[in-house]
Amino acid sequence: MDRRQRKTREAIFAAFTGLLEQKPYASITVQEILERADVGRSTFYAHFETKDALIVALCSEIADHVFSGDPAGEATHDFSGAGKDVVALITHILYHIQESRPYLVGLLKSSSGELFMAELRHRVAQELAAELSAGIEGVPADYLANHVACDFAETVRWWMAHPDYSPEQICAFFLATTRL
Amino acid sequence: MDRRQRKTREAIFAAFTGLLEQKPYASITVQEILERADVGRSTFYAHFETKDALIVALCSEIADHVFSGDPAGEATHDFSGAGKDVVALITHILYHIQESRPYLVGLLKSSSGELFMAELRHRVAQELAAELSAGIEGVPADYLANHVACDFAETVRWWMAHPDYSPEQICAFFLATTRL
DNA sequence: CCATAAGTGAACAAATCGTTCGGCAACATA
DNA sequence: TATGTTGCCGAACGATTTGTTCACTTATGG
Repeated sequence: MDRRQRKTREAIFAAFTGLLEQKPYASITVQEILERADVGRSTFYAHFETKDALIVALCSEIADHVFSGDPAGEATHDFSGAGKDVVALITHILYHIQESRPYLVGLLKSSSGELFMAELRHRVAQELAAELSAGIEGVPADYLANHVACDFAETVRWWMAHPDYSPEQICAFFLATTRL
Repeated sequence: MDRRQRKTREAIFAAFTGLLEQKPYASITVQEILERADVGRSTFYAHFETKDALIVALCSEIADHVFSGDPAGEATHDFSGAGKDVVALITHILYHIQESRPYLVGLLKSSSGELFMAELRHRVAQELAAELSAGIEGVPADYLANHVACDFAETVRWWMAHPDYSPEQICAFFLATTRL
């Protein structure tokens, strides 16, 4: 991809996430993004169809990173018990989230966070699906899967509002309050 | 309140929640609400400053109902153990939520549900604050409170998308997956 | 050096918003 | 019933924002 394209795309993302930290998504104007990113109007629309497309693209980009390079292969090599797999998996994801913090803080300010939260829940549900085979008697598997996914997503949101915790600590909090 | 006012307000709420079941909040136009509610433009703005004010009013109205008539007084008369208090409290709230289902289904369609979910989390946090005094060692009380509140709110959202469960069953699911 | 691709910025129509105002209908009170 | 008040109507308006177009400059890579 052309260097100019990357720069523009990056500038727009940066301007946008910066604005998200200050005001809710709905009240952000394309004009404001343009000015802050120092980018022409037609340039913006050459990159993104609408403001909605922009936030969708941003969410996928981050989600792709957060759930990239999963140590799934490595994890299956661990025969010492089921517990360690999960801890490794979760911690791994949390490290990637920590790297994305600059983008996520604004994105998760609850007025506009719904989109990424939904993406997060969806991906976590897939990722942790295998771990949930156990189940709890009397509780629909459906409910349980949703419960764990929401729980994880909300943990991430809480984390983004409360820095000063390590991925390992967050993982511990999550496991201490959620039955897996 | 004047009968005309009540009718108008009710018509607007009904039109609005109906539209919310069909399309996301952001894409709903004041004009659409007017037509569906069969109400004049100036009338709408006489009742609500903006579309945002409308959804805020709707959320508070529902929340007020859901958390009304709490059996807090009655619950303290229960000396048979701590467990029953919580069950009674939660079930009571869930019954009120069930009554509000017609309004909530649209309101919680995740594209626009953030506002009511936030309200719900906030109220639940207050409501269940007393029950959380126990805590879990190594987990911040802050995290725990948020965890339980989110958990309950997400349970409600799941419930609205999965009818055919009674408040008692939902309460059981909630308690089976969440440490209180 | 040149052809291609990307960015610029002004100008545009269209949609939506929130307000205003004169007139009509419903309500409450005497 | 008569009357004053309150709410609703709906057309019209200016203001904002949106997304597109176009003629132009500038950067990139062969």
